[in-house]
Amino acid sequence: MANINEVAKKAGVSVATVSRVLNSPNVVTPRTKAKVEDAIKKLNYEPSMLGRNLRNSESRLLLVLVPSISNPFYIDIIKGIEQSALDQNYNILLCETDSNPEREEIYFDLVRKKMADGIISMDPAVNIETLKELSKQYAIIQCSEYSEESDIPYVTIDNEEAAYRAVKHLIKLGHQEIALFNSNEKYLYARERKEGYMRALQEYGLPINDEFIIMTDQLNFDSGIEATKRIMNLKDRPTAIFSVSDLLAVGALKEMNRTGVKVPEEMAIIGFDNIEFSNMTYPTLTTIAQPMYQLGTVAANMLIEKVNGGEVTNTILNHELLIREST
Amino acid sequence: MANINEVAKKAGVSVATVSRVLNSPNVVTPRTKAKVEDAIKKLNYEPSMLGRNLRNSESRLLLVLVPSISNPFYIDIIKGIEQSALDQNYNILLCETDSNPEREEIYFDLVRKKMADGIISMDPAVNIETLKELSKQYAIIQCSEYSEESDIPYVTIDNEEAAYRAVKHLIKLGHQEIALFNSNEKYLYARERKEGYMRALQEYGLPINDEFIIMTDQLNFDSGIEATKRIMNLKDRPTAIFSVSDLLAVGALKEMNRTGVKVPEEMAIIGFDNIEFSNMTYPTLTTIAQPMYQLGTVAANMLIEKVNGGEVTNTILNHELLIREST
DNA sequence: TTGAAAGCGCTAACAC
DNA sequence: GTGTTAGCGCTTTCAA
Repeated sequence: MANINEVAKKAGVSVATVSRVLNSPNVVTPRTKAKVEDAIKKLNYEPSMLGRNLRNSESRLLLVLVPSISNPFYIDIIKGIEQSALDQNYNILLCETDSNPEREEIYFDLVRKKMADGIISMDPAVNIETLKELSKQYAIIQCSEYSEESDIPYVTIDNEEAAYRAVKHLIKLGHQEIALFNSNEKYLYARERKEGYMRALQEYGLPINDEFIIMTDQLNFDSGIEATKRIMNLKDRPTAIFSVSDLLAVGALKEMNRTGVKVPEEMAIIGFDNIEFSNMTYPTLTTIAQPMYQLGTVAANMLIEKVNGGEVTNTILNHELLIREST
Repeated sequence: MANINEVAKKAGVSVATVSRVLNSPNVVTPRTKAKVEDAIKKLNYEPSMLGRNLRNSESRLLLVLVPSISNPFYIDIIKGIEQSALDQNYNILLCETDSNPEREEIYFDLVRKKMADGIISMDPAVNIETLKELSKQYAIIQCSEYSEESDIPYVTIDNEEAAYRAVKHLIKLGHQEIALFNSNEKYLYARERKEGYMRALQEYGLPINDEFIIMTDQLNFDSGIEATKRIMNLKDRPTAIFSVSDLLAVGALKEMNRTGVKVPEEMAIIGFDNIEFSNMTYPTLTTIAQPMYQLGTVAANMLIEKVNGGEVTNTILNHELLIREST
């Protein structure tokens, strides 16, 4: 528990020199350096980041805001963020908002109180007004979900195009009646994916049936089951489902298995996200793969750049259609 | 970006008074309090945790060490930790070691450098020697996995008993040939669960067949598939599988589905952990539910107690057998 | 190349 | 009830 003073005394130098050995070793003579390093070792000295951070007015902590860590979609993104952060001597504060505004405020307070140097927001339900306000003073990046008119830099994929390709894939397979399991359209990605869905149908002259468009409140397994029940109760059933989330699609798959509907023969299903689990289901799930790890590394790099006063440009990453057993 | 000095000046009081308004509002007169609060508002002042933390020699950050956030087993534990931490004004630094000793060292350095006040370790592969060394100086709690002779407090479940009950359940269903998908026995939980497995077999006079005991290196989906292939290639096949991890069991399920083996009629499967996904599979998975959220809250409370100099006792929480469709 | 000293923003002991 | 002041551990400017 020695501090820099004790090290300085033991080595017979000033604290400034100890600090130099730690931070710019090349400006001190090898001889002094050796003395200091010796003292450090003998005293088992570990520099305190509390002192350093106060002096440098930084925390070297990055806030990562996710709606829920239960959603595997975020896992690889987080891994990417963490790797980039570590590479640049930052650490991440992973914050789960649970779409709870109070929690969100607690986390926002961390940056106001200088406990975090910046924010990567991935929460579609984030209070965008507060975020905009904060972005005037602090470094903020939006990852995956973003608000167009916020002026806050973002990294994402082309959701409209991805949805378009997914639906086109179903149409080419011969499907004409295609359901859409969508999220609440207050979210940008939901609107964009719906547009892609409609563009594909229109391009092939297929009618848009409103009964086939199900809006779910949550992107989870149970919502997928429920949405499936609703379309299976229609007298005119679709033959394929495009779901904007793998979790929803897994629910659909489960309901098909339960009721004995054969996938993909009687019902084709396509998901979105390529969560790890989508390859473990029976049958495996066709899905849109987002470059999640890369979304994470890019977001982290952008944020760190911004924290250091740099300028940053919006980025659109590529996606990919993974054709597996469910279509 | 005002600091405490500016607030004091604006309010016409000393910095000490400002600090008091912030930390023990009841010791200042309502009049001064009002003046200070007014100044705070006008200046948009936010107290800096950097200054406060240095002064208090604390970071109010708790390090949470997990092998991988991909394993859903840890998700609810983390949620529990986070809730308890927030309730007591702490935040968590979620650290994924990926069983990489270098990463682990980076994270350990965080506590050595005072960036974290303590550690909750859930990594079975943690370097226990380093952990023991650190525990002399810093607050550490082991959660779920622990080392018996480390003297580091832990919270966990009775793994032997849980495994015993799982296997007994299979035996009562009439199974006599039961495979064990286990983890590497260098881990305590693996040894304990194997003991429970053997105790159940012995109690019912069933022979122990070494061919039925598969050791997997990783607790993941692919290992589950591989283990299943191995037992299905035996000329004398078991009729049931007890897997020490749901992820492994999900792999087994998938392989059964692929090869057309009916679950549970031709092969019963039981998992361990009750990860969210175990209820989404086809068929749903019988499993041992650990009280994960509670493991998290208890671990966090123990750690905070220890950080504050308190004494803490080891805790064993209850588990539960969840019988679903796979048995 | 090195040292002295100021100061990052805060809390708390002490004095009044 | 409030103010003065020292100091938490560090970095960096300035001077030597």
